[in-house]
Parts: sequence; C-alpha cells; structure tokens
Amino acid sequence: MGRPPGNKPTSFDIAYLAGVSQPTVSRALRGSRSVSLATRQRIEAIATELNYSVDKNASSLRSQRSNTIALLFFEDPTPDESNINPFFLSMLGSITRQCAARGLDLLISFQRMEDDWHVRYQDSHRADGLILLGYGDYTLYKKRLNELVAHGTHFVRWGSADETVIGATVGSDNVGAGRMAGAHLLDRGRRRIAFLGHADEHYPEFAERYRGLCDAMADRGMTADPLLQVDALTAEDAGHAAARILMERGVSFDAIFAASDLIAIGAMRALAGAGLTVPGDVAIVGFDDIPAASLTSPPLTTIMQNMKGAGELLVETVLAQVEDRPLPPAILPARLVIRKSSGG
Amino acid sequence: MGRPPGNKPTSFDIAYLAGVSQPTVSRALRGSRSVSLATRQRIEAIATELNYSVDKNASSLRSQRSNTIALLFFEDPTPDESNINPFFLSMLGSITRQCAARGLDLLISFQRMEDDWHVRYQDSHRADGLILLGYGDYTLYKKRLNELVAHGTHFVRWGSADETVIGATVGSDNVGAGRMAGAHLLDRGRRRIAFLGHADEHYPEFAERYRGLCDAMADRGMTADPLLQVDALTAEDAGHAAARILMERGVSFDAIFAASDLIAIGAMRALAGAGLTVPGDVAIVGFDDIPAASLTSPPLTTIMQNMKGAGELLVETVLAQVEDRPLPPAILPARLVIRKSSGG
DNA sequence: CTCCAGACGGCATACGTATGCGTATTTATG
DNA sequence: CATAAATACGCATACGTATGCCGTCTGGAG
Repeated sequence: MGRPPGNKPTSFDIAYLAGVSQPTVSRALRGSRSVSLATRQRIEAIATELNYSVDKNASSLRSQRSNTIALLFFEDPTPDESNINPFFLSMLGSITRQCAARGLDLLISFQRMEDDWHVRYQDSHRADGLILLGYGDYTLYKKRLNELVAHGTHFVRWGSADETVIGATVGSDNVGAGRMAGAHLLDRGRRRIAFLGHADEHYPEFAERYRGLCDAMADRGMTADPLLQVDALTAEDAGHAAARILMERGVSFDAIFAASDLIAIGAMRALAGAGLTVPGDVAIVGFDDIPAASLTSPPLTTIMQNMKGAGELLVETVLAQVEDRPLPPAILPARLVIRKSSGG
Repeated sequence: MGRPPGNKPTSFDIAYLAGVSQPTVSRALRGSRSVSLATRQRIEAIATELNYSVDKNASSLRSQRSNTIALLFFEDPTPDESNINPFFLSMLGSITRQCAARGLDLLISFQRMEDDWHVRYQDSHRADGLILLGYGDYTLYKKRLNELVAHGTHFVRWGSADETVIGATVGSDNVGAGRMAGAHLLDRGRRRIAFLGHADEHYPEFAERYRGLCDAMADRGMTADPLLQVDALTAEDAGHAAARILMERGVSFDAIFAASDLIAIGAMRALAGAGLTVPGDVAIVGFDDIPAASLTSPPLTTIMQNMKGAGELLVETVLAQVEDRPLPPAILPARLVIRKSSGG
C-alpha cells in the first residue's frame, strides 16, 4: 500500500491513493459486502478518475473464470468464400445482445468441426463455455459431440432437441412449426403438399419439419405421399433442383412446404421456369424468415423462429453448464408469417 | 522442477515429466531457438500426450499481448431487433477467416458508438486492437474517433479513405466504383441517371459513389442534374421512399444508381408499383452484392466489393497499429457484377 | 466492567506463463 | 592447451488480480 501511481493504473495505484490495501480495492470494485460504503465510494471515485479498468487477464487467471463464451459456427461442405447462412446472422445478433446484457464477452470462430478448436477454447481458458451453431450432417457430428461430453466441455448446441440428444440443447419446435405450415396450407384448400428437404436422421431438424407436416395431414385423416418428398439441403440451387425433380416425377401437387427459405426461393424460380404460378398453381411456405423472404415476388409465407428467445436460452444454458447445474433441452415455439406465396 | 503432475496439466507438469525446468517448456513450445531440437521434441510429445494447452490468461498477462482483436459493429439508429446489415455478414466471414489464419482470436460486439466499450476492450487487455465497422452519420463519429486516437487506442476503421481520414482506414474505391456503374449505364445508352442515396459529408462513402457517377458523366462531357439525386439511407423502405420522391419530382430518368442494394430493391418495388419496367423503362445498378441481389426479378446488377481483401487488410492494418508501424489508408478496387436489371 | 459478535480491512499467497540474466557444457579458434 | 564464443538451460521474478484467513475496533448485552 505504499507505492505511488505508475503508468497504467492498477489496483495498487488506487489502493495507494485511497489509503487502503490492494485487496480492499478488489473487493470494493467487485461489490463485496465486507467493505464499508464510504470506502467503496472513495475507491470508485478514484477508479473512474484514473480511468481504471480491471485487467481481464489477471482477473481471469486468478478467478479461473473468463466471463467469455465462444460461439463456434460450423458446417460441413462449404469451403466456398465467406458465405454464411443468413439465418445464422440474426442468431448472432441475438446472442451478442444477450451476452452484452449478461456482461459476457463473445469469441467467435468459423472453424470446421474437424478442428480441435472446440476443446482448445475451453482448455486454454479462453472461454468458460461454447455455443455450437451449425447445419450439416448430424450423424457426422455425433462422435465429436460425444467426445466433447466425455471431455467435460461446457457447451450448448442449437438443433433438434429430440430424445437422442447429445449434450445441452436448444432448438425450435420444428414438429409444431411443420404442423402449423401444413395446417395453414390445408386450410387454404391445398391437398397435395410436397416437402422439399431431407427427411432422414442425418438432418433431424428437417426431418422434424416433415414429421410436423405429416402430423397435420394425419390430423385430418390424410396420409403423406412419399413421392411428394424430395431431398434438399438448404441452398437456393438445391431448392431449384428439388422442385425440378418433383415436377419430373409427374405427381400432382398444389403446394410446397420447403425446409428452408433458400430452398423455397429456388423452388419458386423453378416453378416460374415451368410456367407455374405462385400461389395460383402452387402455394409455397418456407422456413426461417430470412430477409430475402419478404423481397420475393410474391413475398414468401414462412416460419419465423424465435431468435431473441433462442439467443437468450443458448446463453443461459451454456452458463448453466459452466455452473454445473445442467438445464433440460429447451424447445422454442415458432410462428407462421403469412404472406402472398401461400395465397394469403 | 520437482513436483509431480496434478490435475489440469501446466507447464510445470510437462517440465517435471521431461526433466527440465518450466521456462524451458515455455520456450520450447513457443519455438524459441535456444532450446535443442531433441529437448523440444520430447517436450512437444509430452504436451500432446497430456493434451496440454497454454493458459491464455496467464500467457496474455505475462506477455501483455492477448493475440485477440475486437470487432465492434456500430450503427446509429437501429435499436430494432437483431437486424444486421447483410453486407456486414460477409465482412465478418472474411475477418474471421483472416484471424484464424493469423492465429488470432476474435471478440465481437454490437455495442453502440456511445458506449465506452471501444476503449475498455483495449484498456482491460481483452484485445490488442479494434476493428470498427459500421454505417451511420460519420460526422457524429468524428469526435469519438478523435478520442480514440488521443487515447492511443489501436484501431482500424472500415470506411471512406479520403484525405480527412481519422485513424487507420481501409475502404473500397467508392469513387471508382461509382464511375464504373455510371460508365456501364451510359454505355447502355442511358442518359438520365438518378442517384438514390445521401451525397453529403455525413455519409462519405455514399457521397463518393455519387461523385464517381458524376465523374463518369463528366468524362463524356455531361453534368449531373441535382434533381436526380435523392437522399436515402441503406434500407429497403428508404429506397422505396426515395424512388417515389424521385417520381413525384416529375423529372425524367431512365436509370437509377442506388447507393446500396437494399435501396435498389426498395426502388424496384416502387417502380413496379408505378407500372415502370426494369430494365425497360429504368435500368438499375445497386451496390454491395448482397445475397438477395441475385434473387430479385430481374436480378440486380450491382457492385461487388472485395470482401476477402477487405478482411485481410483490416486485420493486417490493426496488427500494424498494435506493433506501432502505422500503415497508410488502403483503398480496394471493386467490381461490377452485371445482371439483368441494367439491361444486361 | 467484561465478554462477544459483527463489521472492516490487512497479510500472504496463488493463478500459470514469459523473459532477463547468469552459468555450465560444448565447440571452434589461435 | 588455453581462451573465446556459442549453445542449452536453470533461477528468479514479474504480470495484476482475487480470496482464505486472521486481527482490530466498535458497540451492545449481561
């Protein structure tokens, strides 16, 4: 407590000026109850006066807590330039906001799932926990996810939250959303509803959306025609191709439920190319409500996921992991956004 | 050097197992030349064996270098939910890639410019430097930028790199791009080219794009008609409104150069509403090449900025700041992407 | 007046790494 | 063979904070 202030202010400098010890400064600034109000205020005044800010590295080192979480985005196939799923962007916005609200720093990385970064981020104490965000073949990731669990890594995953879930999970109610989309189309009098998107266990979220559609039909005593399901990953080209395949099959259809907006947009392009009108000949519902969805002609009816809630829940859940009070998988309701493509 | 391995492996544990001192481990892993090859390999083997990773906090604390940069995104008006400029997304992708390539961690924040986070990130040693990315009234930011400079903050800014620049800057050649857009339209026989976007010093990038357009006309002995310039910020609604204002002015025009794709898309909607065809009645060129630009009908001719180069230069420039070897402002060439909206 | 509890704050130390400096061993030099 | 230089490594310490433990002082109860 007996040394004058030097260059960049430290807690010692403040202690010196306040006539107290360094630990007292630390306690005061962290709001410990064991320092008197008068002392704390004096310390705080000096701290703002000196423009002092706690050294994050020293603090994290000592407390073994970085108050930082890492957001890891991954996808399997896309080595192409800087092309990020637009859906991810709004998620990012939501997560950053929640982190800011909780006083957390957010590290971000686009490393592929094959890399070791997932583990490294926590082992090196860069981050307290991980948020895993990505689309891709789920079965490929299972092994890695199990490794993370075995390694004791604190993480939460965005995705399908069914019973086979690995690790903490937050996801949308894809089944419910699919059912909503289906009911909407059925209400509009459509009977032959095609589904564009994968429907197997490799892509659980898509599969759930399809299941929801089937449920909606089952609710009315109908059953889905397998010929009306065409595989597609989320990309405009994939949607275009899928719609063409669908048309070439020669089965009749009066509606399309696309597993993503990008697929839907591609499909609309294919339909236009074939001289079919939307929603006249074919009603379309997409999924995600990406910005482009309202810009298509006609504007795309779609499912809007609860991004705000998603970000909040992801952050809360990973924090829970860190604090060793695991939270059950969370499922967020989605909302139908009705535009012109489904016939209003 | 005489203590057996404990829980989470530290450099001491490795030292113990390798029969050397802790400093030697540190040197070996950092690739210091002053440790023999044999020793280094032995140490590296043990390190990977133990799954050791350097504690980032301790390392940063000791070396006073975090090898982290913070990406701060700001904009003035938008308190609305999670709506991020799509242009920013591809920039983000590019920056993350470059950071990964350079072994840097990336912190991200969407704090508003009014907050103190800009300073705090560096003062608390969270990050070595800052990348500032945002759109908004430049004149409002000048004060803050000057504060940052005065405070000795290491940062680089994305934006207009003209002579009045404050701090290290990287930006596109907006004038050149505007000239390209103008020349393209003039080559297509258009003579009355409107500009939708602000053209004053509050938005230097837009102003430069307009200046480029004027230059292109001047190249052919023409001068721009002030009535053909309508203020607009980058948003679809703004573009819609601007196009309506333009039409209400009663001036003739056969082309529009929009300061951003979102403005262009809004304008296209307004034109369609007024019964004007694109590119028949009005040719349109946008700016940014956002994903939606290729999805409009007709697809939008636009200017594509060099995102990859931008990310690389931003990272390099901020590193240069950190290492106290300032780099001059960098200007990146842009590219014209010709689609249907300008008449091919 | 004595004793005890609570409030306040100091002392010592730990977190895990990086680095300046000194030293022992080896290799080259005259 | 003696000396200089180079090589390889250990010692001590600093980075700045957080926290367990213990002492002091005040006031109230008995």
